[in-house]
Amino acid sequence: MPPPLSYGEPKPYNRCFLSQENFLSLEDDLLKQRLERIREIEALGYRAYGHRFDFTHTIPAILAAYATKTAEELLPEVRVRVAGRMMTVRHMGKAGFAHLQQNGERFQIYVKKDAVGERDFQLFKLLDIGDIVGVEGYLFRTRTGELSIHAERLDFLSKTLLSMPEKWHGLEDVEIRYRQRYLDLIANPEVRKVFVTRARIVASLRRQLEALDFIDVETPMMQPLYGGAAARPFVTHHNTLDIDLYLRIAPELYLKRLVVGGLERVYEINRNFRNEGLSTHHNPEFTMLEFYQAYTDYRGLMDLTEALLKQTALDAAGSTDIEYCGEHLDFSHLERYTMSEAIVRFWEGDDRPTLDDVASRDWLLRHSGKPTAGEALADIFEQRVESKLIQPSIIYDYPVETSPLSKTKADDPAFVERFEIYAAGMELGNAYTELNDPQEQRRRFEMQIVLRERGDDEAHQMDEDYVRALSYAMPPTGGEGIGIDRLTMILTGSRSIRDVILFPLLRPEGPVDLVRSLRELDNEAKRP
RNA sequence: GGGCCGGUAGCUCAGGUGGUAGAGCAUGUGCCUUUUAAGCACAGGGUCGCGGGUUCGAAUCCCGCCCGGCUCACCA
Repeated sequence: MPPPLSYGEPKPYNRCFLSQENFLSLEDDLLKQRLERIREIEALGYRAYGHRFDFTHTIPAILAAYATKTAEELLPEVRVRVAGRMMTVRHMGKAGFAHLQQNGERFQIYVKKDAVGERDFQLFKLLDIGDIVGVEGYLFRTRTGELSIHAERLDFLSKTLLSMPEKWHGLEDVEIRYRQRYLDLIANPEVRKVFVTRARIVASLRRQLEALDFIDVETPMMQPLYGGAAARPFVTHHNTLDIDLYLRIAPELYLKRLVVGGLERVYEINRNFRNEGLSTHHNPEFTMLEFYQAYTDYRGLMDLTEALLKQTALDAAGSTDIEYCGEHLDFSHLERYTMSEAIVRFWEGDDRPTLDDVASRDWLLRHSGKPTAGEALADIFEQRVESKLIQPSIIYDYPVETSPLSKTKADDPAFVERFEIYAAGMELGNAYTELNDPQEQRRRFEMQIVLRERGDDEAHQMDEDYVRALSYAMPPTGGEGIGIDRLTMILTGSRSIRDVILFPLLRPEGPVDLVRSLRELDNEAKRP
């Protein structure tokens, strides 16, 4: 094999002079065959890359309408025109069968030379698995009973140059599945279902929120200051303004400005970006639903959350009983525990604390390395409880230290009116009664700045305009964020967040040799 | 970033305890007018992830690196 070529370099060899067929790699060989096949298809009078095709049915529509019909019920003949990607083919001399796939479903066609004529039959013999074709004919049942199209005409619509994944096992290499999602979608019908369900989840949430008079808004993804969450941001740069901008880690502070402005119920479903590690539960860009409702508090949001999740489960999965990794999750209601109660209840081991223990500063500091009682409480919760919250649950009343944007409880300023939603051991969402006192908000930001100066680069920056906005009076408001990716994981039974994101972030894969091969074969074809 | 596992034909995988590789599908050529993982015959296709080392000889052993998965840390 010659070394790989970079683009501008002169070729150190010329394949024409080598005149060795087997010098070509398999892939080049295949490409060459397919490119030659395009010429043969064109010689028969078809276009290799067709234009419009007017179909009478999609494949799923035919199946929906006729899958249960008997041979007798298909008389008089039902004529159809359909298009699809050829996924299997069985040639038998002067006839053959193939399956076309469209929108995730397959339908068999029967192509008989006597029925389609010489030219279309020549075309049929030239088809490769993966080609996109159109077919016209009538419905019938084969000897083995499969509903099929008895073809009377074939059209050629688009040529595949590369071979499809293996027909029996499909595409299993997860790296190829994520990098070349188009192939994954062709080869693995269940993958398509996951993303259809994801779309249903988003549609369900939008429909429910719209019904409650929430307004769909879009706020900046590129922000001069980042806030609304504790996370490290991505940084980018605007050339004309010559300023650095941050990809948002949350839309929160903008959405609350809108509540100040009188958009009393707003929601946004969009991407957040956090410059952190990747895992089965974390992708650097992820989709959040955030919504804000004036004149409610976290108790009101708990009820709303319960209703939202229940209906979303019904719309997306058809049931509130969701099986996830061997567990039955019941989305018909949400268990509610304070953080302190959850620690007592889900503690594993002999030294189970009492509620008094969990309220004791000494006990808390003995069980965590964190400097304050509140941080210790949150730390202990995360370490010992979070992963055990399998059933959909609400954990409420968070320590003030970890919640710079939440309103404190009237009867206990050490805690804030905040809750998080958990299911399958994962955090699904976060909500609180919004802090709307600008003086208090200013103090909280200043506390964050102290943390930042101590080296915590996830601490909030001072957002002066946000304090200014609150100074115009924000109504009492409840706000909530729900992670769409994680919710989708649960409602589709996906173990990894990468399975619910069409193009999850991966390291770049390096050079793809296909372009070079195509160029060389093109040059070769043009040579006299 | 740490630990563990993996990378062999286009795809799905076997093999290997050192002697330059196999199967099925896919591909090519024949035969076959109701098959369906169609069948039969023949054929082509591999830098065994990359680089280095040990060795007469490395796909196999050693080291480094790249890519991926799981997991821990961090986070939502």
